[in-house]
Amino acid sequence: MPLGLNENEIERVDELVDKRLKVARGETLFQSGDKFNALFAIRTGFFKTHISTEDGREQVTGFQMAGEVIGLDGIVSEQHTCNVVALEDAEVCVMPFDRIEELSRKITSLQRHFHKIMSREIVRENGVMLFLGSMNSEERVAVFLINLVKRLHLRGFSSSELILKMSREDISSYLGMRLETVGRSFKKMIAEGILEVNGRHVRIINLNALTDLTLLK
Amino acid sequence: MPLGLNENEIERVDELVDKRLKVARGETLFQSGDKFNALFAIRTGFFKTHISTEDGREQVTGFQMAGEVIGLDGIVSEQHTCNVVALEDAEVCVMPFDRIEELSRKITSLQRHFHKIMSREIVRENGVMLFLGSMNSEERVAVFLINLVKRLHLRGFSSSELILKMSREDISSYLGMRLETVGRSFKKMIAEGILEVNGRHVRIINLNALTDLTLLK
DNA sequence: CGCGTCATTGATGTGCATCAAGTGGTGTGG
DNA sequence: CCACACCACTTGATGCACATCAATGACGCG
Repeated sequence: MPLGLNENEIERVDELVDKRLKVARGETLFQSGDKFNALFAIRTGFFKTHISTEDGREQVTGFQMAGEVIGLDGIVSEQHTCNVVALEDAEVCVMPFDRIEELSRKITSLQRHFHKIMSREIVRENGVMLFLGSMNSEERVAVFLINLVKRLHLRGFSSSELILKMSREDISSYLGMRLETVGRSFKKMIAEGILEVNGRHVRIINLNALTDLTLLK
Repeated sequence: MPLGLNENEIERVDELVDKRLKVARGETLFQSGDKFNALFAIRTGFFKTHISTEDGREQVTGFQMAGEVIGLDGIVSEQHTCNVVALEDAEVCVMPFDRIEELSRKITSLQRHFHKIMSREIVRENGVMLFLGSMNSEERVAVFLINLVKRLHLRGFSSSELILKMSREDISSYLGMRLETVGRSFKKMIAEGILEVNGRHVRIINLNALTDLTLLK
């Protein structure tokens, strides 16, 4: 957690963490209906969140990586409303919510930090609504890749190369399209010399062109 | 604000409100890029929030009514990222964010309440992602109407009749479709005896059938 | 190695966008 | 007070982007 805290405060933030939890690839961290007690900060690994309705519909709502926080959906009704699955072996910090609230009453900067995390999630979802509501398939794929590589770059990874931890199906659900269409969008971008794709290995050859794809011409 | 507070605490919550603000129909409460200082609780009236990109794309991200809170998007970067427009003459309570944080350090139940408001917004947006990503046009319209009438009913209005404060265009943007398609969905539901529609006046004849439309058959 | 999962590719169908014209209600000014 | 313009909405005709269906290919892993 990157904060503006002094030494003493950092120690106290450690109090937030009840324990660490390992989640193996494919395992569920929590699911819809589970009682909400804690938020989870990802130490390592990669997750997807998705919601499912009684009638069998599924929608992937996001992909989360190290440093991001999961579980915010559970606060409102003290019960989770989405499912979280590890897409690779992962480790999370369990932060009991009572403790978060207690400590953020004492440490102003922590309080502010936590509020920003929630707000960031709201803004992120606004962005998802934007592409789901008003972009064609190729634009969606471009937005998706750019966002992913940007976040990975912030974590010290390459800004032009990435390994997709999720399946085409997960991507397509997140982007509101069919997996075949995701594949064909890739194909088109490859033909245009924008990408190289090998299974889940993606290399961005021309980031500018990719960015241009997200823009209305 | 419906809280679990004692008398004394309720008085202190009044401290949250700096002032009231009237917003005339068509006016903008705040827009993307504006400095964030405060949240706004709607006392009366009806708003839409939307985001716009540099390239001219627009997406309506929500409709808000009395008792709901606007401005949560601004917390993360101390700057708003969406636009809020009154769809009818409205009045809001301006709650400086500093004061919210300060007071929620002192009043536990207020703190919890505020966190729930943010979490509720996250869950709401998850629901929007669901229908944007995985429902056809008729299902979207059905979800939209049911949600709207339910919220109005909670506020003492009819559970079967409503006046749409927003245009077909606003609806269509929110639902990720074209205004013509919204109209045609209405038409179909009218033909099936589910709705009566007269301009912006909508009467739900058969709520069960409308609900069924939102379900995968 | 062999099976199952995941991805690619092609052929066909369709839901919704797009384009275009028409309707009705409302406000304005001559 | 009517004529006109304007706006929000409706209705119809057409086309296309993407879904759907189906078959094959390529891993990755047990």
